[in-house]
Amino acid sequence: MIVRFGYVAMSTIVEKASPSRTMTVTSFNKLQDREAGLRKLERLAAENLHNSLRLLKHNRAHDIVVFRFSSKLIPLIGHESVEGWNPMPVLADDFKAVGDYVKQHQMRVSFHPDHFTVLSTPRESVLQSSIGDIERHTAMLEAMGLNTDAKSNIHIGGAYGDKVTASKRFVEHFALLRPEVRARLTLENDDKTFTALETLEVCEQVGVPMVLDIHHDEVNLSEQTSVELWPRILKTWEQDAPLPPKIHVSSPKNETNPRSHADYVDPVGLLAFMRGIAPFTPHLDVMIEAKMKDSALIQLVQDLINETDVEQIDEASISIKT
DNA sequence: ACCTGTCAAGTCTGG
DNA sequence: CCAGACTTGACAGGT
Repeated sequence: MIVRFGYVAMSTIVEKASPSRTMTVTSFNKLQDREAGLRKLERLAAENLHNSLRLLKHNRAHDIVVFRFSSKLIPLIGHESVEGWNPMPVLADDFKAVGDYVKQHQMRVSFHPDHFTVLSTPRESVLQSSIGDIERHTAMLEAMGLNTDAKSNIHIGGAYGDKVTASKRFVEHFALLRPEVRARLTLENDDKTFTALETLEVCEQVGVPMVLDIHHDEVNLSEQTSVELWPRILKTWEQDAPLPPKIHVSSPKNETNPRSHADYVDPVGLLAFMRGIAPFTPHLDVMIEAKMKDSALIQLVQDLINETDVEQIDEASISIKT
């Protein structure tokens, strides 16, 4: 099994390269000249895109081809204070430059709209802002000129006291999305509410790939283990072949905060999972969610190649012998 | 240069 | 009905 590793949004190695510079709503609203404020937001967005491209170049130097963009590339977008503002035309060249680099080096990129995007909600206003958020993430991937291999990953959402009803509502609301938007979504099990099995069942119903988070799975257990579920999870990726299935990995910060992310990734649990699925999984992409970002990625690969059944391919990928 | 309180959004719990 | 926790990088305002 060939395994490629990626990390999220920002680097702990490259300095002064934040992809999520912003402005508070309070300071935006304090400005007497709204248009000047919008131009400032556009400059911040361009800077965030420029820094994202710098990170991709850094990734290339370290053989890292899997990467998640920050969901805060365009500051304040979606907030009522900037209603009517469309920065996409002025940012078109910057988005295209990022997308061109991704395509040139055959990278796999994604977004992860944050937890305010909740399709299981019973509230119409929350649904509308969630759909708007997903639409904007789709628009950014389209502005990069990327095909539907570039996806946004979301969670099912809240349970509202009744998970079965909530997941049914998710399925109904999912059907409201445009087909082009649906084709760019993946669903991930969360750490509190929807387990891997429950998420998988929704994935099968709506026909989207499932991103398995093995840390979430450990703190929010399914009736079956992640390795037992894996054949079904693999099936959800078949429609996107040859795009490899993707998982998330992180380690608990400590015993009192088992759900929080630690600085680095403990290789033990990940190794056990990978060995379990390697015999029937040719390719796997692993997104590392650790505080130390790309440093944690490099450290994890170093830790893994000490194992006798692991071979290093390059700085950010390995193969596991079966 | 460095420190600290605050910050758009949603959900859940507890009062 | 409302406040606080959750969680996290970055701002804003201060020294």
